[in-house]
Amino acid sequence: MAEQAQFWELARQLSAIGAVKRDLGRILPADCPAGSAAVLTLLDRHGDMRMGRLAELLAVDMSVTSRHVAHAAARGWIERSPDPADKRSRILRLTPGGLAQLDELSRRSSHLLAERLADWSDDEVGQLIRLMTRLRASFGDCRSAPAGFHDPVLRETTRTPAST
Amino acid sequence: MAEQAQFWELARQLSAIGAVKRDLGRILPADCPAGSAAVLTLLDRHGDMRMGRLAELLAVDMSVTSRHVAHAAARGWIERSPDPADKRSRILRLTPGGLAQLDELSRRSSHLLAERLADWSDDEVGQLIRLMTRLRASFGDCRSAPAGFHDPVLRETTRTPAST
DNA sequence: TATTGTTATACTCTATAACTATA
DNA sequence: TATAGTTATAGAGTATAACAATA
Repeated sequence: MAEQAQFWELARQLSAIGAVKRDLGRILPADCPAGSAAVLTLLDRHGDMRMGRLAELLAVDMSVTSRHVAHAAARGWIERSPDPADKRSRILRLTPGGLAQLDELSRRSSHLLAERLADWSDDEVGQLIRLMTRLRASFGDCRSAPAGFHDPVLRETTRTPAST
Repeated sequence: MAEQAQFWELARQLSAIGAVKRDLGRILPADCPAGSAAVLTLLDRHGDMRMGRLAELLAVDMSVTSRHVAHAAARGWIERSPDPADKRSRILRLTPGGLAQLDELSRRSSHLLAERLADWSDDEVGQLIRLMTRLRASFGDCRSAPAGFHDPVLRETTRTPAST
């Protein structure tokens, strides 16, 4: 168990990390705010799902999820098909357009981080990813990921660049 | 230099960490939003300063800083004295009331984190703090901290608990 | 003319509550 | 009656731009 002062320091780091998030947010396409990006990312990683499940993964209220989804759907990035098993629900699915948008997001984010973290080793970045993943998990975040989330590099999607 | 896929993964972790920040935000006193808390924290850590300097440290526009400061000042947590050297400026200073508020914030944050991160070792928390600090620094964050920020435990303020 | 700070306005993200449709 | 999802409303955080006072 860590000390109190360390927890306070961690709390401040979490608060201050907002600056980095804002920098990342600034490079997003004008019509794709962070909320939409998160929706696309989770649909890509976890596959088709219903609103409720997506809200869980996003860790926000379903009303918020509904707005983000509506935004993405309006731009053709995702489709909402009626759930045959429950007519109250809708199944969300990433479209080819959504996948393309995701590629663009990945490209921009990776580019900015590669630039800013040029002097970081592969291992250091991996360490940070691992600790942040665990931090989220420790906060009752069952939304972390499906299987194999510790090795994102192993995943093979359009987001995995062909080469460096 | 890390791989592209790793940067994309890091970007997603940064996006998802918002859930943890929201949890921390929920335990704040009703009249002390995160913006005010950040102001108090920085004044405590860096000492008296002007608006411009605080805006730099917060990494937000000065208009935003002005609002947060006004909120804190209205509650007596900080004082704005005229700068004798430049009549356009105001010197911000933490009041005893602000210090007390900061103690309460520290107490609540530490308590929540201690609860959630009960199975983390002192070293793991330290690692995360170190990597997050460096991440902010890599993003041109000269606002990181003054001296000794790698050893927050060594600082002796009211925020450093007397014991565990 | 440039800079410090404040205020007005607008946009994003979030939560709560009221509502519809279905289970 | 309970649940899935939507919409209305409100609050916090942020940025841009217009403005005031001073340098």
